[in-house]
Amino acid sequence: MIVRTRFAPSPTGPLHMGGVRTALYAYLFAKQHKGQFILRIEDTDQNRYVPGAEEYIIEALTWCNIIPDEGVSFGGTHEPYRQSERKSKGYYQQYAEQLISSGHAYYAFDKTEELDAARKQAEASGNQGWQYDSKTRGAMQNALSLSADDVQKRIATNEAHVIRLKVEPDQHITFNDMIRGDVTFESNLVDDKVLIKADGMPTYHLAHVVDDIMMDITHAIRGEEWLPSAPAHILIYQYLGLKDKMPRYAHLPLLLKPEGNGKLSKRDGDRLGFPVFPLEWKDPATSEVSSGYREKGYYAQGFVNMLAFLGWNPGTEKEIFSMDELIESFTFERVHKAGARFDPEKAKWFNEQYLRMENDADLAQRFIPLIKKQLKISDHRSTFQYAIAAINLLKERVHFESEFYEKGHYLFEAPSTYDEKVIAKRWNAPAALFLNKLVEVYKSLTTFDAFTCKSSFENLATENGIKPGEVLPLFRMILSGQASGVDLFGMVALLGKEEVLTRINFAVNTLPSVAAD
RNA sequence: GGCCCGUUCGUCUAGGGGUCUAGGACAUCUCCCUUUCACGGAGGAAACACGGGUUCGAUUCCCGUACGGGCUACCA
Repeated sequence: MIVRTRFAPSPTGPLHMGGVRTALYAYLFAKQHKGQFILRIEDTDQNRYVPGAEEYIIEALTWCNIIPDEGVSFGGTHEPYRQSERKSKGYYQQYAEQLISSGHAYYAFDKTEELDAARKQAEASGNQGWQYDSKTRGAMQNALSLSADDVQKRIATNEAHVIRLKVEPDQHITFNDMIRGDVTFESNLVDDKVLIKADGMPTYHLAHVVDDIMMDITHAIRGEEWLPSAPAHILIYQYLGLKDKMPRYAHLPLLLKPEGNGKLSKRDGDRLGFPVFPLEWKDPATSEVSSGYREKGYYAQGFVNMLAFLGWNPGTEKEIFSMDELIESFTFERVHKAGARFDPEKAKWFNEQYLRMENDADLAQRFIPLIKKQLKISDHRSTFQYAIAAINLLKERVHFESEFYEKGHYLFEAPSTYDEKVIAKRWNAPAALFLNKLVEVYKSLTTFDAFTCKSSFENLATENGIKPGEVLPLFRMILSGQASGVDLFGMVALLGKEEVLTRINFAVNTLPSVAAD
């Protein structure tokens, strides 16, 4: 048997990180078994269709390197992969009619208002759980309660109607979930689900079953929100006489808010300041922009690694996994059953780990254009040599590549302001005198490396009866404008003699004068 | 309300009858390194929801309660 899994999102908006995780697990499982991963677009709800969402889904999966073997925009032997197109081919209608002729489905003519009224009425009499089922369908307008003639007439006159699944009462429905084991439901609690809507489109329930059958899907991996309707899906396979074609199901635990109650939603990201979506998304209707991991500077591999660990772990202490390693290690048995609260801090940590693993040359290559753009410089400071040295000084102090500039801009441009606290505490006559002498000493140096600069600095301080610690913070501040930052003499060596002397002289001349005692 | 699924440090989780003085990671705290900050190193604080069973023994199995989550549409 060839393992075939699918990811089947609805194009109703951007794919959120929970969806990406579902796709990831389906992908990992398929790849581990040398099988195929399919992308199917479930666009059966015309009211909720959002332009651009489909493209977004494809781009997001591609960014994450979760590449479908078949699917919308990827082609394949089971085309088409868009349900609206499959509907046009009559696939769903065909299966629905099979269910009708075998007595497992029926036409129903109830109007929305009539259904609402039935619910309201039940509620008024203290019954909260009204559903369309074997107990109530006799009182509704359908092929089981109406005469055959009446039904024929209504259909002939194009009266709006749906097709419902006829669920047999008093049965146990058990299936084995890959994560939860055996799960049992009572058929009395399953309603007569609509299979084909009044607009002729299939509902999710029918459509996914038909497509999974036709696409030879062996394992259906989806979110836990589908668990309550799973018995209806099993019944459809059973009534179709196709139980042997039924995939194994895995219902994934949900991603929960970092704080408070409930599942992770778009609003949490806005409120707590982290992305909920892999890619930035601009709502076409409102023009509202939601941030994305990619645009925030996260590495795709780090994002995927973090996502994989939200609800799954390999049982060892290893946490950094490449996609290939995930493919090798992933199992549904090790997926945790409870919902996982998302922690943005850990997401940052994963990114930091991946940043450390990047090689300096690649980082420098990407850093140079940014420097040129930000500072409009093209001298030695924008060379590969210089960038790589700067990266060396900065690498272990940042979480994201974007921080190289934020935290190291003074390696490329002289400071325009100075830290007031350092001035107040360290700027005095002896310090000014020391700096003037330091300029002379540095001027005479023939080698200007970190070690030489450091030892001559210390020697000069000692000769003048100053503890190096008293002037070091000032020196740093003069060079960078800041009280803290990269290794001081590493910075001195990188800046070079000329720039260091310029910056000292500038400071000595512009800082408020301090009279010598 | 009903149904289903869950419940180990603040968070993600390991462990599934005795090896548990409950392990790791993130976050947090202390110390070391560093005359800065970070990195790194060492250490600390921090959890088996509760109540009944079963058992010689329960964090682990069963039942109940509590709590959390999901579903309860002609949405997926």
